[in-house]
Amino acid sequence: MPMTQPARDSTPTHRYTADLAGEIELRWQTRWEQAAAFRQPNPGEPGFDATKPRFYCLDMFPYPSGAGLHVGHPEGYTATDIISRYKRMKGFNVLHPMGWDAFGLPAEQYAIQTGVHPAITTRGAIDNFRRQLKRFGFSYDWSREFGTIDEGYYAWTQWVFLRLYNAWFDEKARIARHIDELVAMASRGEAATPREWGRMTADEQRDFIDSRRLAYRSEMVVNWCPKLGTVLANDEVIDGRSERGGYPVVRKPLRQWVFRITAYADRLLQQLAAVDWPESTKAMQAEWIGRSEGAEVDFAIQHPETEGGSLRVFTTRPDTLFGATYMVVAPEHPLVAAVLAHPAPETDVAALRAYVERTRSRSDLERQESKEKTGVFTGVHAINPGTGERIPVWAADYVLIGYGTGAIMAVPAHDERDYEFAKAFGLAIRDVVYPRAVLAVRYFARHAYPTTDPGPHWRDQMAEFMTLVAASGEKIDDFGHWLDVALAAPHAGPDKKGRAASHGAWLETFDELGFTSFADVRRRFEEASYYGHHGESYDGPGIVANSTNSEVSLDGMEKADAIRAVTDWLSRTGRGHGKVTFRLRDWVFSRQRYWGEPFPIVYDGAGRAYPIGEAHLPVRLPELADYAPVESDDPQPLLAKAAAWVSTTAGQAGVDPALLPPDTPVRRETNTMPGSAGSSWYAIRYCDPGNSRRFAGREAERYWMGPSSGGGVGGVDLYVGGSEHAVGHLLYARFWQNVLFDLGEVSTPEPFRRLFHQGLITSFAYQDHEKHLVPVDEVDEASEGEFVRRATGERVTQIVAKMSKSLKNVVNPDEVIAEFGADTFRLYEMYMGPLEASKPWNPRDITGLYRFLQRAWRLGANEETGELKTAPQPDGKIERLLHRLISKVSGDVERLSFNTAIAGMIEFTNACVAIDKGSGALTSDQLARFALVLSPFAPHLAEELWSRLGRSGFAMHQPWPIFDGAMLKDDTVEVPVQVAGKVRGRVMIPAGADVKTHETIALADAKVQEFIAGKPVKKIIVVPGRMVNVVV
RNA sequence: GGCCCCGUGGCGGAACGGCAGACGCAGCGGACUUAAAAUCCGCGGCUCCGAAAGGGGCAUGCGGGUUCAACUCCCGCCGGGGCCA
Repeated sequence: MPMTQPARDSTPTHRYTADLAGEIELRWQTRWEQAAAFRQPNPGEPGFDATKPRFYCLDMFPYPSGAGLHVGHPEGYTATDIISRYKRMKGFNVLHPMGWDAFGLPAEQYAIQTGVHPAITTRGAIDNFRRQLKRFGFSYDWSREFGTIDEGYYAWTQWVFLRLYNAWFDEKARIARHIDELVAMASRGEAATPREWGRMTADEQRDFIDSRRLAYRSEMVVNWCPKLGTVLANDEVIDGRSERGGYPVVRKPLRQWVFRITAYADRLLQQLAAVDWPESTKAMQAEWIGRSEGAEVDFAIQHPETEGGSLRVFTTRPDTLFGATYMVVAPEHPLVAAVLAHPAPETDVAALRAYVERTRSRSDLERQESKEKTGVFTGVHAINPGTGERIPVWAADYVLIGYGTGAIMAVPAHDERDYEFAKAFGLAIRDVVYPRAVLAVRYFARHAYPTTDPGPHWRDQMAEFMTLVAASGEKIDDFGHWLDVALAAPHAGPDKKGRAASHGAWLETFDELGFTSFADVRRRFEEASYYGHHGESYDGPGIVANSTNSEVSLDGMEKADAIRAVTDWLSRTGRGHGKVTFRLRDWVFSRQRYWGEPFPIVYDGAGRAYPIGEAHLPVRLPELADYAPVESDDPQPLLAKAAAWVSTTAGQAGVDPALLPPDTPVRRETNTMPGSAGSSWYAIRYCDPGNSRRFAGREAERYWMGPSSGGGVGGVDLYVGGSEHAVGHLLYARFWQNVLFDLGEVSTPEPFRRLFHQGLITSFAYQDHEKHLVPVDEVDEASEGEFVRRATGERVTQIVAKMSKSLKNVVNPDEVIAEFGADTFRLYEMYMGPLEASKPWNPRDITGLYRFLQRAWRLGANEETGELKTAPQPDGKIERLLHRLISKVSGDVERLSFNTAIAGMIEFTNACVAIDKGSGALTSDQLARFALVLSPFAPHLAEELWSRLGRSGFAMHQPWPIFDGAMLKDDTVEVPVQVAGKVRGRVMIPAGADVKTHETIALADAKVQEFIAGKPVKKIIVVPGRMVNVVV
């Protein structure tokens, strides 16, 4: 950090130094706090002004780590603070809260090492975070603060869980309903129950109901991390390793609490259209949800021992059904087990068993990364319903059990992975789709020489034919005509002018394809083995071929038509049906760790789950002697260690006596909820965080998050946070919000109307010639832009990298504030570049903003005496500039362009400095308005100026200054004049002049005339006030 | 491999299709000072002509295109990043 502090004795006593900034900042922070200046009352509370519009401005709340804030946190927080302060001044009721995402692994890992209870660690970290945030002067309504670990909060997190537990998804109405409605419908015979409701036993009825809940228990293949001793969600696993810690993750079936988020897949996808989010984030969610249309097809299999006698696959390309020459099942597929139990004559039991064993030890990652194709023939055959052919069924690990039905029909001619597999194992490859050009080649092969010898010039004739076809747009109907033309042409080769190049290119192509003998070409199409010889599969657009049986023909159809036709045929004949599938999986919600919300669930002796009554929430965590997970392949939840807590009675736990007699012995659920539980609904709680009767009061929720009176979508008006939450948190929160909306608990289906991602703040780092990273504290700057490793003197290059402990390039905001003050820090982060851009932290640049605030301070204060400095008379030019500044900053803040807003303020102060002859450039009134414009950005300095001007109240509570549109325009404007698109002169033109005046003045200019140089003027383009372009 | 985003001075960056490089940093020159710091004034893409004042040409990763006019829109490359395979 460069020493910017000048020597003490030479500094004017009242200069805006870090010391003075600190003094000012602490003074106003104290006064704001004493006056509860940031408090925003709710509807119905004293001081609430119902005439104002609302603005709900939310930051993604932080996980309070022991390391404290890093400089990335305040970036988004400063942005939302500026917006919030600006909106308040513009007359909005602003909800701007802060809290803590405080359950989670790091505190628990720390507890394992030290034995300190995670609550103690976490509370300490929260206190530190709060202190740091307050030091920035962020205008959070701290009366609304809460952490996800607060009993008053997680009681309601558990309550939301119970709402989902007591709900089911009505596929017809496409909404969630209370589970009682399902029971009522079932008893009326309106639900698809396995048997008549009245004839089902109580247990059967419960099984049915439990299977339909939005929160249900299921044996899921999960991401099990043995090292962390817990299960992880898909978005917590990166490249086969845990996001936290980087430990290996394996797939494992486990009984888990799961949310039926897949029921909402379509809605979550469609509703993206209604929210104002970055397109890239919408795209990521859409891809994560992964809707794909296709068909489920049943293939009859010849294996008497197998139930049903068919193998079901899902395919997005049912149009290629006739090209399915083999099938593949995942090694975990039930068919494999069935075959091992009852081998078919051709089954190599030993090989198959060995293969299954081998796959089990490999992670999904290894299976997907591996280029080598492996697999074993099961010995079983299936019947392709299109061709009626017998095709082999293989077991191979390139098919995953967790995806689709865990089985595929393999169409090697039109799928890359199937192609490679078929090539590796010598399986048949059969063409069923050709692009038009290939179709033309086939036409030639079939029709050119039906009876005669092709003769020596067949390749030239075929090239000529292809040239003609290509030129005609490859219309299939014309093939016959062009064939006649091509065969009639002289055999001497390409002689047609202009077509020679095309003709030659075709000959080259034929060489590449190995078309050396006509008989060979013809045979390839007769055998439908064009792609088998081609070396790669084809999945582009084309026309279906070789796909006809006695009942249906797809030949000649385009993809979409073929899909429709084959799906119709499959449904009609009971062999399959159209189906929409999603990549999105149900949300596994159980964790086997300690530091999370306990489930409000107990089990009876038979293992049946019962909800704990809402009046008995929260279910609190038990104390534990130690927090070490049981590292094992057989997951053991940590709470199981608390034996006394686990074993209780239904009455003690608070189960409704109507469900279970109070003295029934029960065991508590020992899993805990994941970190994404508390963050999935916190936006709602901020509306009414103190409410102990409801998760949020209806009126408060409707006011802050309901649809606007104009009928727009509801939700948080501006939500700012990192893009790394694009598919995790942001999708989960949308799901909970949708369910709560369906159940009538909230007034809007989408939680975040507008979303914005701040960019990552990176840092400089260094690497040596071998591209190894070198920690920052081992590097010196030898000269301008030259860096060397101190220990060795070796040259290193400066690069930009993510801040990390190992690189020692993490910047601590406390130190920056100590050196420059919080206002300078805020301005620096906002001035670095566009909010959404990722940008490097460069300490050298902070000085510029520090100097700006010093200059702004000097506008109103005499550095030597500390006295107020104001001009007696307004300067006309400055007054205009002030109006421009107000206009610019207003516009820039509205579009979150803070860097340009600050540039405008710097320009304004520079202009003031230029005219200041020592007695001040601004009148008291002008300085007051400038302070108000500055106040969202550098609130402390602005308050100080405001109060020194003798103004009462806080600057932050004043109305935003207004500007006069007339003051934005000058009497005359300088307009550049272009001749032939190049700027050749500038002319002064009266404001608002018409086109004719522009032309006249421009043409009168001597420089312009010089460049026209007597050439005739063809046209003059005038953009009034902006540009004149003379075309010659 | 597919989709999306980004390439502008030494650096961070600015620019409704209309004066490329606002503003800041670093740098250079000057004023003030015994001196330095701070402050204030000024210069600043490359290149050519000119003693200078000036002026010309070339410049927004590369190559095409649309347009009176392209950093901005379209097509194709190259490089970097993200997401999905």
